[in-house]
Amino acid sequence: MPIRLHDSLTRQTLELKPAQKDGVYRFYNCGPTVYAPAHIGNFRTFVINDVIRRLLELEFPGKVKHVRNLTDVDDKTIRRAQDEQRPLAEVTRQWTDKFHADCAALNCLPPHVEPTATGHIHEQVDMIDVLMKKGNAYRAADGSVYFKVSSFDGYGALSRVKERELQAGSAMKATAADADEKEDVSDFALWKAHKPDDGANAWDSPWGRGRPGWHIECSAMSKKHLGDTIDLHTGGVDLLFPHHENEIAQSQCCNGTLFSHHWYHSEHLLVDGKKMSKSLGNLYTLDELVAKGFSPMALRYALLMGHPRKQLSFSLDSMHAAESALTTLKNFRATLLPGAGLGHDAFGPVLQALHDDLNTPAALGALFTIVNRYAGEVDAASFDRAIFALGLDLNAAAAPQATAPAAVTALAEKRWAAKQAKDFAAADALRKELTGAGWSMLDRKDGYSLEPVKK
RNA sequence: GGCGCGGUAGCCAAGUGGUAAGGCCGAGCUCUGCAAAAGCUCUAUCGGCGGUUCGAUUCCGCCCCGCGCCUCCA
Repeated sequence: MPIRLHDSLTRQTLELKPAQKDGVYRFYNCGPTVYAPAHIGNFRTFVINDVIRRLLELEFPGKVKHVRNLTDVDDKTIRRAQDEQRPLAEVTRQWTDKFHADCAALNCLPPHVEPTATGHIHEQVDMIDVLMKKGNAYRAADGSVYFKVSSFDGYGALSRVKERELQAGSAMKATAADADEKEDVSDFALWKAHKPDDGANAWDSPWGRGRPGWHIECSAMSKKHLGDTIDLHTGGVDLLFPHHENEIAQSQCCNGTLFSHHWYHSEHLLVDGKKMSKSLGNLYTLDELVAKGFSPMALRYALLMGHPRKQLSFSLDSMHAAESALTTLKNFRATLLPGAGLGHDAFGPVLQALHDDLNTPAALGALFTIVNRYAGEVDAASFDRAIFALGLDLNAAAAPQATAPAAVTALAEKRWAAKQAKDFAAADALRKELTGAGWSMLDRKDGYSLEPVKK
């Protein structure tokens, strides 16, 4: 069953298939900047890309090459390192580790290659060198190298911002730090000359000490690990311009060939109706949600509740909804027998929805429709395949078990004894006391468990 | 100002030219000493006004409201 996905460049829904003869599907996904914990908006993009990865794995087994970079040198990482008076590599290592831990908790498959910008300085310099020689770049007075946007006819095709109006309302442009150095405000840095604020974070180049600009890293790493032309390039919508537009310009001018066959951008996660930002104070991290008692898997589910190409409203209600939905799925899974089944792929509609432009909410809808209809009668394999594609780990679904304080445990013991003695009045009174203390007592035939009262 | 997206039940959210998936919450019921779990049932006419059409939530126009991007933010 073909996977169809919207393409940002042509605005059409195109089938995903490897373009090259070796049959390998080349997939590049713009990764995080490692200077702080990624927030859940970042993870929306990474979870969505993980579903793409999973669909590709199912469709082209063993023939998928997924590359996702780590931006480990830029203004933010350097500033963080300088502020903390630590080596850049140490700071980025710390946040890389944290990113990996969060991704694992969200059940995201690791990319096959995870290149870093600092690990590819040479490749970036080489590309810039070619661009200089071809006349697509120039060295400014300050020692920085800029890409000459006017040298690339195709500029603006992706973002459809053909000619930037440089006259009216360009107050922002004038404030750009390097505005005076560039020949044109649209030009962007390929190599940034070293500045005192950068500290020790600089590399040698034919144009003097400095560091690579942001965009060139993806062009260079994509070229090195996937070749001049890739099948799919993805990221959040905010990367559409200028990041991806600039990547296209660099790569195509350098390599002389098409950069990517397919572009895909996922939309923003909204909190309180707005894009998450520090200034608005509406930013969540995975750790913060876990601290509130939610499971990472509930976040993954919540992030899949909306169509990837539409803004999604997130709230703690979403987390509650996701947690409950996961519990239902987990209980349902327990009722399935390996041998049972209707002799067909009952959960096929789930995959169908995902193959139809990654319609995750429709997929979840189909999942529950089938769960409700076929309770217990379907083949576990069909269910598991759908769950795999969505990347839900039902075993990890339960929130971490909280440990009840000794006083609560003692109350629970008393109540259990009262119940065994059929002193129901006492048992009910003790249950109330436990509830007052913030704990729910769940009875089973052979015992009980305690969990925090759900809010 | 330029480019783009969206307004569907209390909340989240699919979808289709022929009278609206699903999840959560809520209500009622069954079961169970109680609670939980499980099961059953119930809850919308799709921002507003026009137009096209036999028929529009779905197509077109206008209006209102909201959101995103516009040089380094997923």
